[in-house]
Amino acid sequence: MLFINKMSSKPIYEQIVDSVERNILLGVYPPGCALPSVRELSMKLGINPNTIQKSYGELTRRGVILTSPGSGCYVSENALDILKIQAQAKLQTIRQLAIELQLAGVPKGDVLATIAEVYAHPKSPPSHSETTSEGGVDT
Amino acid sequence: MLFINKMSSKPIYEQIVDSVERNILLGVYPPGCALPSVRELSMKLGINPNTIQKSYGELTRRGVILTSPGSGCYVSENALDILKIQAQAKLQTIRQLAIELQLAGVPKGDVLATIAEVYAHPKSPPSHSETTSEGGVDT
Amino acid sequence: MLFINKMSSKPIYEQIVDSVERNILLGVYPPGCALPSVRELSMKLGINPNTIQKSYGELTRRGVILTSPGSGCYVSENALDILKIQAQAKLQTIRQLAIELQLAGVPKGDVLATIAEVYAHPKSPPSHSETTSEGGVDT
Amino acid sequence: MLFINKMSSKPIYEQIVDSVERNILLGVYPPGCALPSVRELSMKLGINPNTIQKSYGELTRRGVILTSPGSGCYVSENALDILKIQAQAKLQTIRQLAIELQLAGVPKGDVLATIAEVYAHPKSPPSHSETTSEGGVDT
DNA sequence: GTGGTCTAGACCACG
DNA sequence: GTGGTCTAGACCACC
Repeated sequence: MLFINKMSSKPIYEQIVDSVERNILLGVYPPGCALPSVRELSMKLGINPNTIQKSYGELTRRGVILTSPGSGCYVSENALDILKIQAQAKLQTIRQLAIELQLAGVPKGDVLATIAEVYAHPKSPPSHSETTSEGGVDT
Repeated sequence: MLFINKMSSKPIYEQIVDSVERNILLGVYPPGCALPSVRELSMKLGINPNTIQKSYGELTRRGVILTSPGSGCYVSENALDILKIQAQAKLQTIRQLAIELQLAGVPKGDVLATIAEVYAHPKSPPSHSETTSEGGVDT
Repeated sequence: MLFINKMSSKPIYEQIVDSVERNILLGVYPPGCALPSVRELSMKLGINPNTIQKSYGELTRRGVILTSPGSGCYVSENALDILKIQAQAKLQTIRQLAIELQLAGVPKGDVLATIAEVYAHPKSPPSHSETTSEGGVDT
Repeated sequence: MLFINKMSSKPIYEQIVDSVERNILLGVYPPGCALPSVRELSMKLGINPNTIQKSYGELTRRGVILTSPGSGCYVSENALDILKIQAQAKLQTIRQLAIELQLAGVPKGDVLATIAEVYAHPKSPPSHSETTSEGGVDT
């Protein structure tokens, strides 16, 4: 279900957050769906329960999931909307990177081609593909 | 010359690296130019000399600057080439972000428009004759 | 495990880097193995944690070890390959020294004999099957 | 006469020492020959006189040159012998490097081939007659 | 507990 | 004056 790389530079709790959000977008975890329990994930991934807890806490803070104590965690009804808003922030990150690329003399066409190439491969349905390629995205 | 934000989550030494690299691309520090000394920058920015030193060490390792102990640090002759190669890595970061945006349902046009908007505002690099594949300029 | 000479002209942090790399080649630290923690080494060697940290940072940059903050540092899977590539650089150092020896009139035979003498004493690497072109062993 | 690289990582005073010693071995500065004055070299190389002075001091300490105050510096009569002894120290450096290469699994043949390749190109022995069959070597 | 960053202050070698 | 190393001690994020 969730793929975590313990050796990545990206913090594990952040990888879990990203994975869950990706699964929600992919429809694997539709709104209302119950997430795996902290204990279950902890064992399955071989990761400290505190780390899982931190991830779920972050997702709760973002409003992506709801925590009902004693019952479990569920994907919130407006999770998809929230995730789309979050995506807008990533657009700003791209914008900042584009500014740096422009400064370095990278041709506009190269950047546009990269974007076009990504969108040429539809990823919306719950199909699988090479998504994680180790990344250094900060903040 | 260099703007640093001590409150940012990005480490100070990394901000300095980025700032210096940006100034090199802007032509503020042309190849062969002497960088401000560790102590000078330290005082001017109100930052510990060790932190500046770490930044200069990283730039040296990247080959962006040459350091000659007892004399100072100088922008290397092929600094611009190295920085352009580094920029290619950022393109891959953009690629990864684009994949996430696509998954979140952000339209391809939004991303392309963001890129185009950035490239519509020329940042005046020092003397690139072959920067944009298409001679696009505003006005 | 690691032997450091505080009085050497070679920086301590560099000695640590070399020692760790040597232990990896010797199989003392096999790929995947966890390195001693920064604080542990610091105490055991009587050296400031910052200095150890600098060494581990360098090893990480070289790709010899992987570091996962909060967890520890681990020998990377392709550490041996990287170290072998680094060794090729040392060959060039030998080449330069040989040029100087030749200029000083040192006979070719003296240099070759020195090399042969070293290779006559196998240092027992972990599991190299293709190490010496000639299966020479002493008796 | 002397080639110095101000941007090298090797200290300038050390480069000067090496250059002078190389010229002595090449016969450019035979025993008894007067070296360029500190002032002259300083101007010709664009280097601080203190740095030249330090180099000459080191050469004097090694017994390679003699300083007669008010008159100048002269290559000592036994300079060649001293340089040959110094070369023996370099052989030990090669030995140490060979040990590291062996540990990294570099084949004995590779090292021997490197030595042989160097000695295959005669670099103009210290004295008399037809030396450089093929010219053009830099360092 | 782990690694990572930063500060303060000291000392050294180089130019 | 320059860069480079080291120590001491502190704080942070992560597991």
